[in-house]
Amino acid sequence: MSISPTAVGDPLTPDDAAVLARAFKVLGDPVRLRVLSLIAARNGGEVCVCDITAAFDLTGPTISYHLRQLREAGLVDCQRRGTWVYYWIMPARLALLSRFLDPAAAATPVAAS
Amino acid sequence: MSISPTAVGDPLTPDDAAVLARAFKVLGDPVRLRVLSLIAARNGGEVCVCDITAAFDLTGPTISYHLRQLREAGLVDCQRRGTWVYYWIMPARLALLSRFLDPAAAATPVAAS
DNA sequence: TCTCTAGGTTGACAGATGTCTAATCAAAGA
DNA sequence: TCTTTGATTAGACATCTGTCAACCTAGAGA
Repeated sequence: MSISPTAVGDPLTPDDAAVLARAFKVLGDPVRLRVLSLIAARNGGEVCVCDITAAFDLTGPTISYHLRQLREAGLVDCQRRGTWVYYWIMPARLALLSRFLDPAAAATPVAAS
Repeated sequence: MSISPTAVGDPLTPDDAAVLARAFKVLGDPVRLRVLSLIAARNGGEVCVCDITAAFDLTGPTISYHLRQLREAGLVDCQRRGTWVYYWIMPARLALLSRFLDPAAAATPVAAS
């Protein structure tokens, strides 16, 4: 991904805009945002699909559809372990989008993680 | 029915998710992202609609439609001056979205008020 | 092998979205 | 007042999205 970290301070190229817009579009759904925050809020960092599905008044296929959107946007990743599939977030990807929206916040020196 | 809180952070409420998702959805279009960065990149901070329209291979009404989306999401604001209408970005709103995506980046060394 | 369970895929469909043309509104100037 | 220019609104329409029911796949365990 080659998008300038100060993108909001410089005009976006159509190509960069297309890449960024695809990620933001995936974030532009309340169910997906809740799924994302549910995963991010989990202390272990991983959440089983069954736990996600249980948190919503939606069918399994619908949750699966939203998880796929998040996965294909690079916002989450997953791994199968036995019968269960676990999801976790991709912080670097979220940080990239964050810096686009507010380059000034990213100007703070990087502290030890 | 409530989701148990964690040390990492609390999952979004459906209401909060709806508010955030609406803003991200508006950002989820390449034309709108380019419009936003075009305005943000302008040194004076303000851009006339005619300049925005000239930068795209789209009709005036279409640009007007996208500007309205951005305006209603609180991402930009505008003012008419004579025949022309000028747009500027709303940095606080963008910073809010940025902090949601990467709370760590917004953790400035300044003490909270 | 066969069965059971957790997830994912497919196909269908109502509703939302982005784009255009045509019409309308707002301000300036003759 | 009439015309011209800049911008928005209205209506139409093709495409995209989110959701579900039905079906399929992967793994565990008899």
